[in-house]
Amino acid sequence: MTKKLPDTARSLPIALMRAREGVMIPIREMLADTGITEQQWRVLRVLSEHGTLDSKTLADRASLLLPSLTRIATTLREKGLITQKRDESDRRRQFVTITPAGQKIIADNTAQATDIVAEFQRIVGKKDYEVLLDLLARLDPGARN
Amino acid sequence: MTKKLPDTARSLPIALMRAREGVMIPIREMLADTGITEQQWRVLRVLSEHGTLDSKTLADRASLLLPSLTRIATTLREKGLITQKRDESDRRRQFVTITPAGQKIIADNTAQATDIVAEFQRIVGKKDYEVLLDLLARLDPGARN
DNA sequence: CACACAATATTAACATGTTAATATTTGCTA
DNA sequence: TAGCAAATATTAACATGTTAATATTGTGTG
Repeated sequence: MTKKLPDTARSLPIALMRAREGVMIPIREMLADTGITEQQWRVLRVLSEHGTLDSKTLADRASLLLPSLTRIATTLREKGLITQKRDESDRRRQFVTITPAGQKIIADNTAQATDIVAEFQRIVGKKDYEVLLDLLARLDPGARN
Repeated sequence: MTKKLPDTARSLPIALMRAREGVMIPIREMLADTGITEQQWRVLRVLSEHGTLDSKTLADRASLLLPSLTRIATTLREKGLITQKRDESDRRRQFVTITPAGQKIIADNTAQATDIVAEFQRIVGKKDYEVLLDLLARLDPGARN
């Protein structure tokens, strides 16, 4: 009895990818004007939420692997949007801080980002939106109950 | 009245990404032994489902952009897993066909892939699994009702 | 038929994802 | 205390994502 794989149209990984694709379209549109990428935006957002963070925690909160963060941090530093500083009490670690210029990018786009979120809540329905977030959390090994 | 963005933990794009991440871990584990990537696997799966396809349709079904497919097709051709042929009636188009070696990779891994899918259905719950797929479809502009 | 325009595919350039290898610094322990 | 394992971060190598530019072929219209 050979079980078959679901049609790609009904495949969970593909459905997740396509949904994310759909969600990212308006967000990328918004970011195009700022000259920063989706990942750079995430790093700045996390920093504006939590203040100074060490690289590892920052990578975790922004859902980035450390090698990616290393490159992104270099770019953001060159753009003057973050600063980096070694932890003198544990010289393996590095602290990252957002600059005023970085804060400004977040501030200038928060309203539009909020609108985009609201629009997706409307599309899915406010209640189902929460259901969706809960179901998604069940698939996240880092959040699994 | 300044509305705030949701915490990254409650952000839809990030939740989608982390969920996908969680789902892909066992799949990548499976693919590691075959020596092909997640995207290459998707291309082979679509081809084994639909037979010969032109590049554009194939890219669409595998949720890949054409530039990515171009590179992936080159790799798969070099590995002997697909063949390519120009459409003689419309020389702009190209047909892609899976080879027996390609079919074998799908066949050899279908059972394990099916098990992985079943495990996620179990984690989410069979009923909620369907709910999840429907909610995700609402976010996919290519499937939006 | 000439020409503008659309469709298909590739190439280019840059950023990121992913895994493995390599420092560097700490911490623990024999 | 010497030495080995763990933690943090970077580098390397390859594959893919993303957008723009280019090449080629097909289609329609004046």
